[in-house]
Amino acid sequence: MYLERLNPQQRMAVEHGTLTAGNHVAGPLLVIAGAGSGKTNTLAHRVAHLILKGADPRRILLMTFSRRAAAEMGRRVERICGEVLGKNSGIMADALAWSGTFHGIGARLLRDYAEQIGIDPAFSIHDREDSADLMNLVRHDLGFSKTESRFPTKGTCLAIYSRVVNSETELPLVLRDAFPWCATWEKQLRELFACYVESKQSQNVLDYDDLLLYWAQMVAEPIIAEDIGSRFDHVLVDEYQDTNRLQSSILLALKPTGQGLTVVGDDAQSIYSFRAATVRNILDFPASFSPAANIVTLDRNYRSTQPILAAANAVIDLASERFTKNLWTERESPERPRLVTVRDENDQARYVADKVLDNREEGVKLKSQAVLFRASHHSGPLEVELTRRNIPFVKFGGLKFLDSAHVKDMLAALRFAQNPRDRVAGFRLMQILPGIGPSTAQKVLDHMAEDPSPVMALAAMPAPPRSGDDWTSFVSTMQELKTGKAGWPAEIELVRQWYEPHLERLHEDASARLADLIQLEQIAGGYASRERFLTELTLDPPDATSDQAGVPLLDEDYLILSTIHSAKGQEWTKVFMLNVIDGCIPSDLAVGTTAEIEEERRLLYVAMTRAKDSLDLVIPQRFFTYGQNSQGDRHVYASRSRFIPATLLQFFEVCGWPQVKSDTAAAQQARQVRIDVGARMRGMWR
DNA sequence: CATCAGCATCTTTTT
DNA sequence: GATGCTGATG
Repeated sequence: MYLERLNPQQRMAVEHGTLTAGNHVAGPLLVIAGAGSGKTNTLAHRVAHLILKGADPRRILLMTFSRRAAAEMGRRVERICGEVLGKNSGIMADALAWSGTFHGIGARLLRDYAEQIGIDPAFSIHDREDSADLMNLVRHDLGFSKTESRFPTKGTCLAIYSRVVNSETELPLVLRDAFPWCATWEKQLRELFACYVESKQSQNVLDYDDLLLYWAQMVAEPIIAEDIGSRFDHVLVDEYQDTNRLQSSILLALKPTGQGLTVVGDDAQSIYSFRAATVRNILDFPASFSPAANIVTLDRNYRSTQPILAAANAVIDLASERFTKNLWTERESPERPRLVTVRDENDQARYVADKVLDNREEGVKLKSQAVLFRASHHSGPLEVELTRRNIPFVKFGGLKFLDSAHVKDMLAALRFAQNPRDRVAGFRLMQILPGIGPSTAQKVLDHMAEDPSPVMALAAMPAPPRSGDDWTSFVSTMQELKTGKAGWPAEIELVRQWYEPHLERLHEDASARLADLIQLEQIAGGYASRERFLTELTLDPPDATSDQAGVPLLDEDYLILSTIHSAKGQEWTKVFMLNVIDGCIPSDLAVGTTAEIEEERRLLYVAMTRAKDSLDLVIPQRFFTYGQNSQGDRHVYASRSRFIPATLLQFFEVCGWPQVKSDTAAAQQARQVRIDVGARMRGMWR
């Protein structure tokens, strides 16, 4: 019986509210689940248990942090139900229909309720860069790009806007607390944001924040809130410590009494405050209801060995504020985590590559090993070393395939076809054509915007002076896409045929880029329609980049490289953490406030608690700084992260690499030899 | 008006 | 090393 596998706390969480007879829906439940305490498993068991007790899977709303997590949850639920129901569990496959991220679920609900809230259901979704581009267009229109002193950049403006929305805080407060250097621009920013919002609306475009904001606005209306809330008997939220106020508003509006509501999280693993996530959500959850929510704490760790856990606990113990208990485990091991000092980043790369191969020799698959780091570019030297040694790897986090210019061009074409009012897409697209720059593009877009049927207006326009044939083929491609005759995914091939000549004209390495476009076409084949493709790609971009083209085959073995943020919720047998030095963790960009430093500490904690059997924290003594050419030698002498002060060294095996060898006789002899190389060089010419 | 070269600035984590 | 802005040139 599946319940017997659980420990008493897990079982309490799973069975909460299901023990009484009848169709009684449980009251609110908060599960505080420490790292490695079987959180995912417990949540999956709870969902399965609800279903087996008669809940309708189509009426369960399950919100996770990423789509990957949602898929994993679905698989587990299915497996557990399968154990009980046997062959009949096939019906389960697609039944858990409402599982996904807040943003993904928001997008679906908004398309469903579009009519009632006065938006066009065919809205397009801007990703962060698109949003920044639109912000930039507005910023230019308002003349903020040439102010006397420098106006904040598009990215900063968007970050401020986003924080105001997600934290439900007034602009002046956000400026004071998070962007003090921009405080003098409050008036202009307000105007900018007002115009930004109007632009989005006139273009029928929603950004990430809108998916939550519109949803929150929608359920602020009690009748709609009641309607949506009643579609779901159970609402479960994972990683609750990383939700922001806007998300908790949505949740409370959906289930005001907390009936059927379960949230799971760990305040010690809150690492998304830069996205306005607040640990208050989880702390204030119980008291948001009356009677207050039940709390179940899972503090038994099943993942790590005791020495690893002891070190991680020691790190988080130094946090200025603690809420949960220390984790405990029964997994004894003589092996303490290592604190390895190496000379520089190159040695760090060699060390990791060596150890990874050693581990594989001992039978630990590459896939069971991971290298974690604070910032995406920290893995640079390691990637070089791995490539040199032919060790396959996949990297999570950081720059994505979708961010490359040529892929964005293709997507812009598809987006523009889908929604001709999308100025960011149109603006980008037209400037691909020779002889068309920003101002021509603006004019064309203005002209299109005035017309009720933009694509017709486009076709009717005279070709801009210097664009000639390229203009005609552009317009005819757009018209053809508009008709939708080609169908999906044939359309994307159409776009590629149009784009190829431009690709060759604009880029030296056209053939390498073409390979990416072919790959994009393959990805596109997996989606039902253009609209679905664009939406899902924006909300759930493929998050791994690898050294090989394409996603590696499932049976291939590869090493995992990941930012700590992207490693959330995962575990590996052997974990290496790069650059455990001050300046990297804590990042020197995040030492402004105590709160920021505390979050960096939690980051290290999250990284350490990913390890099952072995953990290596690597400390390069020399760390190259950025902003110099490739031959540059600007570096800093780094010191061990402040989160591991001397008092914690007892938890680690402290060592250096490479091991210092005593000099051999030959080496000593070699050191005695003196030659004048300069003289020999001169001698070559005389 | 488009395009390109040159110079300054900033550099994290992500739905 | 990318991005944003400026000024020269076609």
